[in-house]
Amino acid sequence: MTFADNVFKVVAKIPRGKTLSYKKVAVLAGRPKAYRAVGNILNKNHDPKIPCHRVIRCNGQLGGFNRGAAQKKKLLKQEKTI
DNA sequence: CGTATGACGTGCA
DNA sequence: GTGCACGCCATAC
Repeated sequence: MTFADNVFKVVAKIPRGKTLSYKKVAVLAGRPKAYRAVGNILNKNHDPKIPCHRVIRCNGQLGGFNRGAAQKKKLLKQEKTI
């Protein structure tokens, strides 16, 4: 179980309509100061099973997954309407 | 093994 | 509220 695995696990556990900040994910993953690595890992592991679009900045703004997940914003809205 | 990078966060001006 | 700089961690090369 590596930090990356923990991150994926935590992100995958994010319920629909809910969003977590990179820091929060890092905390849940067990490395409160590794929010940097969280984004790095997710970026290199753009796994479709990982709702990275649910991981946002602590500012409430979307992260850099805009690479092709900009459409996910609509997904978030849809999930919000659960 | 060491260096560089990155989808961040916080502090200060 | 905005902009700049620093610090932190894990991964990739």
